[in-house]
Amino acid sequence: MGRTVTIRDVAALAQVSVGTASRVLSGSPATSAAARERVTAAARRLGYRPNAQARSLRSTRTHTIGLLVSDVRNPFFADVAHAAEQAALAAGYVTLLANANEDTRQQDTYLETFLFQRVDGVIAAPQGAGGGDLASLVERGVPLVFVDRTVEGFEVPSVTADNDSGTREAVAHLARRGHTRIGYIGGPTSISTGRLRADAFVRAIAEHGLDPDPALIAHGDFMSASGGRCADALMSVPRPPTALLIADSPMAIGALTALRRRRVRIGTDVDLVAFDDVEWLSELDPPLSVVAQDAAAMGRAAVRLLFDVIGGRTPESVVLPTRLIVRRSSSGAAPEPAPEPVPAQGPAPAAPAPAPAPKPPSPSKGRP
Amino acid sequence: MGRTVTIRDVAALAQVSVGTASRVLSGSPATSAAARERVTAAARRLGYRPNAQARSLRSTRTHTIGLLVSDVRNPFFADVAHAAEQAALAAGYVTLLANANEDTRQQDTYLETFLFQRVDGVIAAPQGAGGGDLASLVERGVPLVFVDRTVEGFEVPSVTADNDSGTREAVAHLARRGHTRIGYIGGPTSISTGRLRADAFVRAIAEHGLDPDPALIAHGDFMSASGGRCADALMSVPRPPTALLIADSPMAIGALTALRRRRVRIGTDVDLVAFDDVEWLSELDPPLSVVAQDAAAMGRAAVRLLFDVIGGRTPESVVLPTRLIVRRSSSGAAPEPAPEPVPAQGPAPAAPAPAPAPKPPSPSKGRP
DNA sequence: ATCCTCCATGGAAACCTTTCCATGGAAAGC
DNA sequence: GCTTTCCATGGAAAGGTTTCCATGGAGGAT
Repeated sequence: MGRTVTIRDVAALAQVSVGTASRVLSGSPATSAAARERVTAAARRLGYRPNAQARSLRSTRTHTIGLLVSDVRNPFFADVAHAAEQAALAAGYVTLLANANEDTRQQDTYLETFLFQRVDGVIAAPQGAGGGDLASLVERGVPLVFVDRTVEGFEVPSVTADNDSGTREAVAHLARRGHTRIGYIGGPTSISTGRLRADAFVRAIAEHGLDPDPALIAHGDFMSASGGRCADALMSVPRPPTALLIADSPMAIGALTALRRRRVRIGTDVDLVAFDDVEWLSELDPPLSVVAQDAAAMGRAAVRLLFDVIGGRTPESVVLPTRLIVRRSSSGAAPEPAPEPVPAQGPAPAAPAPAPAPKPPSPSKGRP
Repeated sequence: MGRTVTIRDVAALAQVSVGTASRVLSGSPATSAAARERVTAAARRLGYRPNAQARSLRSTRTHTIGLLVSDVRNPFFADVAHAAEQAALAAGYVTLLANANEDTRQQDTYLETFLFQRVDGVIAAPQGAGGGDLASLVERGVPLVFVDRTVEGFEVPSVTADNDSGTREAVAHLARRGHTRIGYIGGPTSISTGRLRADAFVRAIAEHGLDPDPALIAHGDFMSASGGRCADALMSVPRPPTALLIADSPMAIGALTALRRRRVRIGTDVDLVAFDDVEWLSELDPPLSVVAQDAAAMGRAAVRLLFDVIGGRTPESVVLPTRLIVRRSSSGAAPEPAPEPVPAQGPAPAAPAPAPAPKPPSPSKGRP
């Protein structure tokens, strides 16, 4: 392997001092053309690569950001992570990936690690009350930005989706379809999106004068299996709901599986709307209506905000709009025969309601 | 923010030398109980956090690994990344995430960055001929492990799936179903899995005496959109295929969308089998038959191999088995009425063929 | 021609830790 | 009781870079 080549070697070959070599290599203006020429040539010739550790030891800048999500396997966070990582790279920053797995302890482990690694900033989809290491971060003045979620009591810029309007839009859509008993599968209350969406749901139900039966509200953990459990629970109450609003896509998949096992026909017996848009949700059986949020935009915005904070500014939080996309899981179109059944109508705040007539939960097995 | 607390402060408070403090904090055995006690107390009291940069500058160990995948938004790589990251964490390593986006230039950018960051090792799903920085890595002796893919001419331990047997199993299954013209949507030939699976496909077709028409082979780029383009292309040849084998799940989604647009009924007009298992593929319309590979096991194995390399050993490459899971997209079961249609038969190398009778590409619209 | 200014340069300190080496003291062995 | 061994400790060097400070030379202004 040989000794690694240092700036000293470059300086020697270029016949300048290490100081000059450093200035040239880090693009300081105080250099002569001659020196620039010789140093860059020497560096190239030796295949010199600056040592990031040494550099950041001296300059206290690591050009590293920490990205804490709950789980990259959740397609929503995969999108966020991908977008954030690419945006960071474009600015010369590398990204430390952390999967907290919706676990406060793992979250703390990672925040510790970020501190240890002296990251220049942290983008986090936080979990829990934010007592532990989240507090240490702000205390130590580590630039911090929240994405997707927030934590109460933290004065931290954030990028979130408009949970309230998204939820209302979905409920309004289902109400127009004639549903009065709408079930809700939400996330844990220890997560802001879990709380906000649930609250918005309750308010929207009230506004539309629908059945506020608390038995119609279930709380999962944003992961697939819990979606199935919640769907089973909701369908087991005396008068089961005729429509379901689900707070994220993994739980929607879980619910879908559970419902199928129960022989519940989605879009026919029960309407379904889920949060998060993912390409393949439109390829499901049936295609899923969704409250879409632009995860990539979220990731990019988070990076932008973080760089603002790093730069000493105090950016405003960003709330991104959501957008209801109605597909067959909540449009009651005929499942198979109809070609191109519903032309995937886009933002449809006041779309023409196909059939405002109440649709009783028909337990009949025959095709309509 | 105040000055950050260093080991010097800890030593001062504990009334020992920095040397002793260092030894205690890094767990050297050459310390007295008294010193251990005083130093740890002081460190806790001051909230001391070692500076990873300084530490690794001296010890040339960064406890960081680089993980280069093509795109975390691909659920397969999301699984790999998640598993690898968690396994690394368990060993006290942090993971630098890199999305090469199937782009050789971005790949090189990242490998440069890894070099710059002095990662202790790299796990890569490599792309291209591996001329550029991949070579620099091995040249500089950076521990390297390939995952999912390999590059010819590189003596690098790898974790891959058994592409050959997976492909054969899928083709055998389709052949048993009576298909003679099977279409193939593969990846780019610049990627080993793209080449290997395509080669295996061609061989399997020959072995079964099926139609080796080269017009039935299309090459995408492993990303969703290309799956659609390829499906369109394949269905446009004079005598279109009656079954499709697709080399990864994003392209399968793209193909599914394209086929649906063409009013091709999957599992009826055309059978479909795709590589990669992902939970929701079984929730698609229809549920997709897959050649499943255990992405999480791959990620974990890659980390294990990498630690072996870091530890100076030379581990054997690992080839993980694949497993054909037949679902409705290639089992011709009645789509809706039949409850629990096919009990998702597991590894079925010699499963009872449902109907060895050739099934002509019936353009009839009637249900069987 | 002289002085001043400016600027590129070299040298050295600083960043924070680990690790090597020497030292001193205590325990152990004769 | 004296020597040897062992081991915890302190001090200092080393790791590679950036940055500060001083210096010297060149060019411009008077």
